[in-house]
Amino acid sequence: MSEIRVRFAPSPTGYLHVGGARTALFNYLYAKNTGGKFILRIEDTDLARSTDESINAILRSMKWLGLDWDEGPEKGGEFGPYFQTQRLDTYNKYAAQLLESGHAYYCFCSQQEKKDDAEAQGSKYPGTCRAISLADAKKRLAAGEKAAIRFKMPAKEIKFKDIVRGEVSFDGSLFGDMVIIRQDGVPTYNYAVVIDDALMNITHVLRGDDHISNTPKQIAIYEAIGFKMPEFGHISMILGPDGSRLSKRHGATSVEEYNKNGILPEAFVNYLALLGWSPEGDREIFPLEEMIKEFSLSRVSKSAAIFDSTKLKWMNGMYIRSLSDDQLLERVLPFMISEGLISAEEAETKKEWLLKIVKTIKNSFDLLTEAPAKAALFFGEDYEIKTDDPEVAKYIENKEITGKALGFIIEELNAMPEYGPAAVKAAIKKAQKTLGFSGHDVFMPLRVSLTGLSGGPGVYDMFDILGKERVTLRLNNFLKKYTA
RNA sequence: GCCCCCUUCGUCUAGCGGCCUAGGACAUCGCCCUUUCAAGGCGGCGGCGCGGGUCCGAAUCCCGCAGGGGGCGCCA
Repeated sequence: MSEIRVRFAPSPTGYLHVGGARTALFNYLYAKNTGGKFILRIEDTDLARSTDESINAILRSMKWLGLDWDEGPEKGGEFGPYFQTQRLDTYNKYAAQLLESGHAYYCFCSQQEKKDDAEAQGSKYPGTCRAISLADAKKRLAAGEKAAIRFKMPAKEIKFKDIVRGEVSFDGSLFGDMVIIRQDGVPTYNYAVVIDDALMNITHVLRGDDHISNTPKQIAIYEAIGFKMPEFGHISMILGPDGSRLSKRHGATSVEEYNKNGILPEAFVNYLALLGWSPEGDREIFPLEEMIKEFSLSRVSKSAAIFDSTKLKWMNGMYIRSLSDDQLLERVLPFMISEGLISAEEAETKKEWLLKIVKTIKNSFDLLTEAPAKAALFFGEDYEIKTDDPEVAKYIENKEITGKALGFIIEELNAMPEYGPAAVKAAIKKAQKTLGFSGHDVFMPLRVSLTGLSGGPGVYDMFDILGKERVTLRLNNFLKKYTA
């Protein structure tokens, strides 16, 4: 059995979006699962819209996701080049062959823009230039006329067995003769994709559902040239929350945005994989390595899936919590730096302290971007006292309890020979006993004055991370402001 | 307009003729844990689009309908 070769072939007309990312992922998983090769090819034949910027963005996103390709840009490979604009001679060679064999013809019709023309919808090219002989066409070309090359679509039923959908059939006569080489000599998608897939020995074409009706056209070209046919598998689309095609108005659509929004690539990949594929059993959280082991095309869903950012967020939280404090700090630090909480240099010297912070806030956020706000409490003294929180207000109003509790602890702190968790704990216990207060009535005043919140980090953690000076400062400030 | 595809809780899905009183996950609600908030644990609510068949028996097979999505470019 020959080696399995799959490919992901984005066109660089924008960033890598979630649908493309999932297609790439499924190709990657299939290749790795079968010990095959994953090829990346850039389909840049739309000269007007393709940009280097997009190519870079796509490569960046692929790397971020961890979808390493075996052949393609930056890597090369024996079937290159992997940019379509660098393969023009090849396309021309096969076009000439199709012309000679009578499967294609020159078309001198003027270009019509029928993109937005509602009435033109469904109208296929009538085949006006089919009748022009190759010899006549060559004369006109020699005389300076411009022509595109069209493929003669056979008027027969075209069937194929889709890996995910099963038998699919189309009536070829319903398709018009498509342009395969434009007037400017650049090939069109449906043609170039066949030449490349065939020449790159692609064995399985796994792509988005939106290509399913292109497949019969491509099959016709495979047959006309006599190329070996790959297998086709069409993966359903990803929809927005309202069930329409995922678009900008639904929120982030590019992979890069998810990176910026604090999603971990391993969580994103995990979520994407489960959108349309399910493993045997009930497990939902598993690393790429295990997905590779378990991946199977027979378990890919046929129906479209709605992108649920809430579940993605949950999954991201699961991954955040599975990271060690050290790993999490590494991920979260860039966000803390960009939010101005700390500088990179300062972070170097305060690593132990930062690790404590990370540890205490670890299970209180699901996105890396949420970490700075959670950590802000530990940086600087201008944290907000949430007086509109009823629990907070309660202890501000109850000046007696709050005043006594805080006053007691301040005195204890001043008298404390050695500040530390054990001493702090003893002081709090002593406060309860001496004042005759419930635990709640000692903890809440401390919590409210130290954090300004009714929830949040543990009081002991606050004492530990803030240190004696800052704790004393916060307690005194609070007393002065609210119980004087 | 024509063609193709899809259809199980709000969402992602398991199910491939009897193991289904339809299972899991997110969300939601409740309880437990707890100095608080989370996290975590436990539990509740909630679904086979509709109509015909086939069969002793259908979420599962067939047909029709409806709804949704995609395509019909010298875009990919």
